[in-house]
Amino acid sequence: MKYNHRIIEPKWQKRWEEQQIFRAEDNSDKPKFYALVEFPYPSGAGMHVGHIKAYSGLEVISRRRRMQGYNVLFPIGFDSFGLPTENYAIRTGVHPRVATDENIKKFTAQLRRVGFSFDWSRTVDTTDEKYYKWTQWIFLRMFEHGLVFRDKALVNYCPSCCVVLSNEDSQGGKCDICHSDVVQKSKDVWYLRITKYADRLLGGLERVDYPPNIKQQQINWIGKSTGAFADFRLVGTDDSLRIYTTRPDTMFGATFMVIAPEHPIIEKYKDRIKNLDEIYAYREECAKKTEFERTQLAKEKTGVKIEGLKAQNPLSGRTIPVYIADYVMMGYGTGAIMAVPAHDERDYEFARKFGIEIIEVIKGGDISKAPYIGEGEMINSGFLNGIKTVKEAVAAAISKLEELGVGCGGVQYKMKDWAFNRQRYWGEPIPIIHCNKCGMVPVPYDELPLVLPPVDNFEPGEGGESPLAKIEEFVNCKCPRCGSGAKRETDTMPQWAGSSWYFLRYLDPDNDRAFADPDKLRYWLPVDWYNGGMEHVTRHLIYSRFWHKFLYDIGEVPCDEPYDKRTAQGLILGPDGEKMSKSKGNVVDTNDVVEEFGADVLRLYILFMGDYEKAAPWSESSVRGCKRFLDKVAALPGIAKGQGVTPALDPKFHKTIKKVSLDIEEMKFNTAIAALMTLLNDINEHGALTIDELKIFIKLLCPFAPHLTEEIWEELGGEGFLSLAAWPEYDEAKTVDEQVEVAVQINGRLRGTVMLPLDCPRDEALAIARADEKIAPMLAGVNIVKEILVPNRIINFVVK
RNA sequence: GCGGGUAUGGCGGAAUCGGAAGACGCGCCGGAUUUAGGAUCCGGUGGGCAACCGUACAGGUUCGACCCCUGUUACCCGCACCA
Repeated sequence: MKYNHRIIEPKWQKRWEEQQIFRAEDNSDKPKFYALVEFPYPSGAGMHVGHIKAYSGLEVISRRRRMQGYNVLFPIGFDSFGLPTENYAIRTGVHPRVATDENIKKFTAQLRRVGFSFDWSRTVDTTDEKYYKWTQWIFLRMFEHGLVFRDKALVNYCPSCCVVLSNEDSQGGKCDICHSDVVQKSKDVWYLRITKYADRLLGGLERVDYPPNIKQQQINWIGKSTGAFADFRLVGTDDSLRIYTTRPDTMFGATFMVIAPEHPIIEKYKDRIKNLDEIYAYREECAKKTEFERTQLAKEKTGVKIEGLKAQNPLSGRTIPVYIADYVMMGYGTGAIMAVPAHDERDYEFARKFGIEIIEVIKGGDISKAPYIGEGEMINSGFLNGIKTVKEAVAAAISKLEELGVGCGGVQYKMKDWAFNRQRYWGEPIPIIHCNKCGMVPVPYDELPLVLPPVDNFEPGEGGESPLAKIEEFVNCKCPRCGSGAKRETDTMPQWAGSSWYFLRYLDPDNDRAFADPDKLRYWLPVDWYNGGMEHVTRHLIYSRFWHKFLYDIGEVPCDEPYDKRTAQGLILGPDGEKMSKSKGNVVDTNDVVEEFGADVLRLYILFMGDYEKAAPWSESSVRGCKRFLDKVAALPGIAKGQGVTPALDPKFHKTIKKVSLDIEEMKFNTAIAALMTLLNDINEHGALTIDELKIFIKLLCPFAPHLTEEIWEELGGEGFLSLAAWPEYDEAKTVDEQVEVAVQINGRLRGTVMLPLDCPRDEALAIARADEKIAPMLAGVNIVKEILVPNRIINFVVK
């Protein structure tokens, strides 16, 4: 067969599209399978091979599922709101809407050229007002249920992008988009109360099939710790300072307290503080530091003693000094700690530097040299003395605190509420109206979508105001509640909003009465298999689980967890082994590969290059190897004749069907393809195969190389589309050989091999091995101490 | 620092349960074909002349270890003064 990918690939793409063969049915007797891939951000740079890898895994699985008789939903869409497009607009003056439409067109063309079996009738675009109407709708439902609040807060602010960032977007003190240093700034911030769902986001992980590393990352991100709150009375006042600790058992060893530089107690008692100037100076110094410097560079403990404030330890009754120091963060716990230098490294370091007393309360270490963190008998601790385990001592301390009414057991999370606004144009407008009389009033549901007004200038305002604030006709409005003059919120939602629920919209993308029809939600949910990148494991994945759980709580979706199973593909590195990036010039463009080698080769190589879940460098010569393989496949019809099976090849076919079937399920695509290559080599060695066998071969290859295999199928006179033909079955009995080659070892060293019938009885097998012409001389005159037989595998003689 | 992971030929990577290490592909070497190059086809390819030696390093368990145990090193990812 003549194999010209430039002709056959467009031919089959056109036929699939005309016949709509990858369209999912909303009601079907077949079992359903919902495969989800992370929809792309349509950037101006176009698609690189990494995108293709991200979709290829579930592409193969979806194609196999269809051949297995499933009703498969494999949708695609575009996550189009976001900064790169807006920055492009600022630079060039091209409206984000125009740029987005162009980029979507470009991405669509590229995806179609690769021949993905997406259901193109369900495409969504998060920037389409018919889509973001429902993003706003969900936001308002959250508002209604008290999950949205506004607060003045110190926020992560990127001075370059002029935008407020969530903790997730400013990891390491760098802006996730432009990588400049993030500074702290006081701003009005919209929050989503994700912390209310912290425990359920944690608990839900036990019921889903995610790889352990993904679960661990989410667990770390949520960061639950259990401990206790305790109130330390401020001497000479009726007030007390509340602390959080995971080690209430060590409270008798607390010899000082530390509060965060921003702690409000300073302002409250500034009249009592004698060294206020010193403290203000310290606080200012801290504010200048970025979060990054504060956490990474400031290894040396710094701080100032607050003269004039003393606190009383609620259990020991001891009066202790209070320090201000930046090793305590306002954002975690209560912003105040009790310091137990004998049993905490940071407190130990601080106490040493400031000459504060260190009291040992757990036996087992040498506190003159280092803090002791381990278990041991409690000492110097009043009613706790003699207790030998941390667990018991913690419980005893907490019940005492509760009895005295000065504390209680409690939990803390590292996860913070989700800062949900950006001072940017290219996002969903937050549908809230500020009225002087009524306060924050939601835009009525029947006025949704609240459409982004057209603007000419996309530059953020001074101090990071949204460009929307400059548009009077947008800002000025009537309060929906009292009718008086009011102002619209001008901030927009963050990029993560639209992607938090897109998998629901695929189920009913054109619905204008609901985000999706309940029957369709019931039919398709949950997502059976979700694949995406590791970089989205702590952000998008947690956010979307949170939204889904909320929708479940208000009865809008039928299940609590959106994704049954999650996997993550590894990166494709550049040919130089480095992460692909424009600046390094090592980006491989999909169009170039499709043009030169064809979509089938591209798809095949991407899955053959290595473990799907691991990173691997691109190699053009290896791409050629895949091309060679498909060329050889294209030649098979030339040697195929007759029907039925070829006895010499039949067991190999059964083995290959089994291996390919099982490997695909485990995403071991590389070994599945290797098995097909091996089978091809066997066929060519034999020199012939039957038409029936060739049909099996191309069915197995179809999910990987659908265009070529469809072409061969047509040439063979196959009925309908190969893409919808039945997946081959194998006979387990035929996957095992009747004769097996068994290795013979002497003292664990390979000395020869013997051919044995399958499951040969022990005595017979050993006798044959002993009599083997190579083995027999080596056993002559030695003493056989032990004979080991692993059936069908190995024989080992232990001799002396 | 804490948590997770990885380490196998010149390269990407294989190896159900502890049972013949290096499947498959690339590259390389030799040959055929070709005016030549490319492409294609055939053969070879962990190291060593050999006995043997080889899965990051040092030990251990075992008839037998890439696989299990102890220790070490290097690299990658995530979190990071989380009280």
